[in-house]
Amino acid sequence: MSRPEQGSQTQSERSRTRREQILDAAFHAFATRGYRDTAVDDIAGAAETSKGGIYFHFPTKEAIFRELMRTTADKLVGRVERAVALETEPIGRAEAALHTVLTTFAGHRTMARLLFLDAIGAGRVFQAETNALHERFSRLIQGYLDEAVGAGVIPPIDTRLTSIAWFGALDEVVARWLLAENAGRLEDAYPPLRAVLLRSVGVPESRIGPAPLPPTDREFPEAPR
Amino acid sequence: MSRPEQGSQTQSERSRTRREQILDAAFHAFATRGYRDTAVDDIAGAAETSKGGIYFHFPTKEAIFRELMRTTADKLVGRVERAVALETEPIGRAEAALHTVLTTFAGHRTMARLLFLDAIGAGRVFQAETNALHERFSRLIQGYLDEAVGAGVIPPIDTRLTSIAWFGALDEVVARWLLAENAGRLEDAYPPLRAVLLRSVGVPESRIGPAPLPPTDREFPEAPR
DNA sequence: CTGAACAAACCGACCGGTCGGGCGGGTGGA
DNA sequence: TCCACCCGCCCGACCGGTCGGTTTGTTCAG
Repeated sequence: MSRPEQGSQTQSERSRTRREQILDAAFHAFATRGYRDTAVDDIAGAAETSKGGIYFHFPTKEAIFRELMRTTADKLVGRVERAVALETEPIGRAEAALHTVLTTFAGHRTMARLLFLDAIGAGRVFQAETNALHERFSRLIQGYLDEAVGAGVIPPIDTRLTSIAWFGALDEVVARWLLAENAGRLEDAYPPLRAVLLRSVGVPESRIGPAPLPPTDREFPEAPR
Repeated sequence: MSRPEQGSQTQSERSRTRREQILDAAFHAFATRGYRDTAVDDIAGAAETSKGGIYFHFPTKEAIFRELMRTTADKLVGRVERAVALETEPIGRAEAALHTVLTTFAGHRTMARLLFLDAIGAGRVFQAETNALHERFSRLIQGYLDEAVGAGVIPPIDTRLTSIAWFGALDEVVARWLLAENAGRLEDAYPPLRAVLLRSVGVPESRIGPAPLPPTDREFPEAPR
């Protein structure tokens, strides 16, 4: 009898397992130390393999990073689109998208770090990759905004620039949360952020609802002066 | 007698000159290639001196970067505060601040790159420095928003989160402009961005004005699909 | 002649990627 | 059933290059 844990694996299974070990280790390493401050040897160590082993499965360090960015973004976009599909009315869709992103990140800080913060450390590699990511999300948002404009729920506006602004706002809120050591709960940022964004596109105050919360002040972490 | 260009300089004058040559060269290099992709030798070459010369004036590469970030941010904040001081009414102040940032960056792309984009390449160094920068601008904005709330021109809102969102939106718009190779004029982003931001804090539509522009569509560069 | 202001060679650490080799399990032939 | 061979998978030493920072020597103004 072979050991039940990983003994009963055909070679190709073992290979796939190993590949994902590497991906996991790289994901964590990139998310915590950034791309450039992560040596391939670090990943190898964390994945309990060796540099040679890594270079058997991946052609280059950059390839690992790219694959991670892609699949991670796919996961998030998938979540968002699934949540959005449950809503019918345009504004509700936007709300769902926003809420999904915030709650997902709240539960997966590392994912947030990789997607929204790994700017730090990657050189030109990151430039292109991140640009594509921002573009992708921006377009996603723009789609919902266009939909809302088309449905007449909000006035005609410059949806291109507005979607950029929305993404920027979201990105910054997440980034601040990531960088604040005494971070509160990211979900708490949803009500006020939702209000600000909806207002920004002319959603009537009645639709937004009453004072988002008793203005408790500082539902967001204080900054270190 | 002595060469007119730089011969008639006392030693300390020469030193200051050299120091600024280095700063200039570093500024340009950091802004174009990023922090980590800029070698000290590169700066030395551009400043027409040598590495030894640089390390006489600065203790470390990081120190150069820090000084540049600080002084550059100071310049921008100074401009903004001067422009804001000319306005009396809170909303006008916010408009002035926004407009100043956009026009300044429009004329000084390098400055924009250093402040808003040099994320790319700096490691932990940048982390702290950039965080401080974002915090600084965010606080600046929050001040104006609080002022507006106090004056009763806009409803009471979460000014902390709103200021973060505002800065994020601004940052993203500038970043996209910087990364777009076929970039249009950054100033063109002012009218729609102004409208979005003002609306987002509940400024009445009448104060914002009529359709920001004949919706010309794409006053912002199209993205490379 | 003395010390500020450099120049240039140098050092040591790091790091991405390569390469020759080893191991172990699947496979085919007897 | 058994054994020899092969190949996918992996290891780790090594290479070439880069780069921040240091050291040593030189120049020139005061």
